[in-house]
Amino acid sequence: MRADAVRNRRRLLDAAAAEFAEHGMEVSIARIAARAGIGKGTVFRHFATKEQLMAAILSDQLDALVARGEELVESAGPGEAVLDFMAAGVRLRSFCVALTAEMREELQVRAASERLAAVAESLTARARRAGAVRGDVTGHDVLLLINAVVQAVAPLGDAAPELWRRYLGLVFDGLRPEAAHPLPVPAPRSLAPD
Amino acid sequence: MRADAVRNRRRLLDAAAAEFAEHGMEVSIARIAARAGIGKGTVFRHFATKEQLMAAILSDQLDALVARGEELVESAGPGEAVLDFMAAGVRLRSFCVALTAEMREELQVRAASERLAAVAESLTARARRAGAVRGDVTGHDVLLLINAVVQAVAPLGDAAPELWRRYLGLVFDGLRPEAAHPLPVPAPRSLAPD
DNA sequence: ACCTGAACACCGTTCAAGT
DNA sequence: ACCTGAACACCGTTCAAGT
Repeated sequence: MRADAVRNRRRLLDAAAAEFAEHGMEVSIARIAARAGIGKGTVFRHFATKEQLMAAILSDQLDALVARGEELVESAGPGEAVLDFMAAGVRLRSFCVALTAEMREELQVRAASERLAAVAESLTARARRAGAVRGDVTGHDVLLLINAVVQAVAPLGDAAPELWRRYLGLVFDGLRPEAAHPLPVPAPRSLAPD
Repeated sequence: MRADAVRNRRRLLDAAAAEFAEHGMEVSIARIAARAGIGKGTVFRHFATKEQLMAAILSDQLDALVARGEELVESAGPGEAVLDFMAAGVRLRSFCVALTAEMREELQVRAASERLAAVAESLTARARRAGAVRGDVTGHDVLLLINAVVQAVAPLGDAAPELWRRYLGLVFDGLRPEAAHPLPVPAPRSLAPD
């Protein structure tokens, strides 16, 4: 790879990450290219499609959550570990974008999702064994509920930046053994729609 | 209003409702106009913008949920009433579209949302008094949690059509008094982002 | 009054022409 | 090799011309 190509790729990724964080994933390629100081055409030389550009950024962030999860597997409280993991997932809002149907078809995102599913299951299994969460809850449940909490507060937007803590608390209370009532449907065996 | 205008409006609303239900809200106006058998321009004569067209359909559906809620206020079990209300909300998936920031600016949707908030609070207050849900839960919480459940299963799409029942069960268990732990943030006083 | 399709501005994506 | 901006197909929206 030529030197200018390496530099442009770096600039592109940085600009795209910043724009996605500031304005969501509907920012135009033109804006990103301008911020990166490159031509629109160059964007498509590095990433065949806008979604693949997003996937590159997203899978990095998902792996950051995987790393956090792996730390927590060795932490003291099994129940608190699950709660902390969920909180980290909610804070990293880009998470829910990854769970979108189209996005998961990008191979990078798919791989990151599988690593995420593995660590989520480790954390949840440990908490189940410790009696910190009910016996019928799985790692997939935990991931989908992170998504649920993110979306619960989405309508309020930036008007209530800490509100997610309320719904994380509420949802987590539903995971505790004390209030457990039988669930009508089993947990999904995979997060992929196929 | 002229006779053909009345007829075209009816056809437009029917076609749009069908297309939105089948293909989500990203269907093109061209498609809707074709299905309705009218020109694209005619769509914008009836509704100034695509969002206003959606708002017309949406507010009707929200009012259907309001009606269901009003029935349930007089039903036997206060706890079951809240659960049934939430289930009705989840089934009517268009609900979460309404909670989107841009959509709520449409006046019709805003009005329907307020009616919805009122009936949700009636149901929740009754369940609180009966001890069927914890004391710190409000009608706004219930509405946001409907949204959460809808979005929790969204990633799986049509692959698991009954999965929402699992997460509604899990979330509702979090509303029960048995597992209640103090929540770190108070409930929102309004669903509007202002 | 109302309908219509051509026209406009904007998007993601492609590609011929440059270095 | 890689970069670039003009060009393309598609969108939501506007509007002059029709009835």
